[in-house]
Amino acid sequence: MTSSPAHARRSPADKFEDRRRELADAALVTLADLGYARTSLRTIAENTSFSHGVLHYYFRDKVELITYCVQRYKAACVQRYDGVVSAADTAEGLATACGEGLAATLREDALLHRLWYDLRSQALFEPAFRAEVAEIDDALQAMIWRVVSGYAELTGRAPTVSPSFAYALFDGVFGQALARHLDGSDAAVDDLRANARDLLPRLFT
Amino acid sequence: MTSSPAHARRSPADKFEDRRRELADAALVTLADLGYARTSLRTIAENTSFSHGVLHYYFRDKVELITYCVQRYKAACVQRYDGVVSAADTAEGLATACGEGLAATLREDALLHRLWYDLRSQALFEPAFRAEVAEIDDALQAMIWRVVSGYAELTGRAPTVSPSFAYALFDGVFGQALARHLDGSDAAVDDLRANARDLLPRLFT
DNA sequence: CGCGACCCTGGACGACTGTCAAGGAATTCC
DNA sequence: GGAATTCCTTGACAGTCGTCCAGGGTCGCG
Repeated sequence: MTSSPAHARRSPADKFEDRRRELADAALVTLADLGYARTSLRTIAENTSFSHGVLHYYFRDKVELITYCVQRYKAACVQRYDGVVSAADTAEGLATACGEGLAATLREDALLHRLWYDLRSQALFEPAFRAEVAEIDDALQAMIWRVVSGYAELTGRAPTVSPSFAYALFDGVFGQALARHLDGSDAAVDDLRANARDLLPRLFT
Repeated sequence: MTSSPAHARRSPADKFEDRRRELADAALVTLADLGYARTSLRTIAENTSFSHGVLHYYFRDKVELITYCVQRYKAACVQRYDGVVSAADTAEGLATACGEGLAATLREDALLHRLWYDLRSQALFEPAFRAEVAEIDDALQAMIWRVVSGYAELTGRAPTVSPSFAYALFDGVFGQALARHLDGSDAAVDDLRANARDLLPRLFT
């Protein structure tokens, strides 16, 4: 019925999905480089070995492509951070690991985080992105809350903030650090580490 | 020499500047409505009584127009907030006024604040906006710090955070509240009020 | 081998963009 | 009054955009 292969049956149903992933990853590189507003489908295609027409073979339109990209971003980002934090076994160590993890991802994935803030802003205007952005926001909030909960357990004290409040505070600190880091400030990464470490205990007063 | 009237001498040198302001205000309305990426000069002109060509008579290019708009935004925004907060004469009253002021501007100027977050994200990609955005960021940080300083004076205790750290925290809270408010959450404004009131004392532990 | 189904190319489409220049209209000045 | 300056409109320009499609490849199965 549909001319577009929305569901591939042939090979383990994977060849199609694999290429989607490949294209989405290339798109992520381009998007992280230029930002949503300045990235065209042709530019994305230039960063692959294919021509621009192929994008409409694997994705209905630009929105579906970007949506798919964003979902991939989440999977990669959250999971990695949890590993860093789950190893701590003292309150001090957890606070340090928290700051360290944020500082590390800021240093290494700055461009991807920039894209995240860009897309989150776009979602304030473009309802098509709202759902995916909200989903990632929830995942990030849960990620932060795991840290807060772990800290509570190790100190034996209960947090005095809600999960969303805690997330908002960390997000504000991270966003500011990102802006400074991209602006060339060498102190941004270190400040983020210190600020995150400083912030955590304040959620228990 | 120059064909563009960069400096009007004739009438009190104001007719020109007045029209710039008029056009910039109309542009602000359109920008707040559609966001930076989706706003064209023709669309801006449609929200005025003039045709699209006039914009290039009063502004060199799109960047100068947007830059000019953003500067107007700052002037209007910061000044108003300071009035709300300067009236408080007790620590409790200041914390309440702080939350109240933020909640009020969230409710009344949500679209303008959305534009601010949009442009700040764009500045992460487009260096042309960096200077103006940084300037506004500094003004907002100073605005927050005036509240913190006032609170310190009224309580007789010294803040335990830096100005930029304090701003980052408030900014995170406000940004989250804005997103929820625009998403239709009725509790967003009240939560912002409560969260801001809650946050202030935490900067002194 | 031959025939489908799948994959990809490259060009074309109409719409939209920022920019600019030519010229008409309005205003101001002498 | 006329002339000069300022203001604004209109139409065009060279691009770019997302989208679509006709047509070649390419691959695997019968």
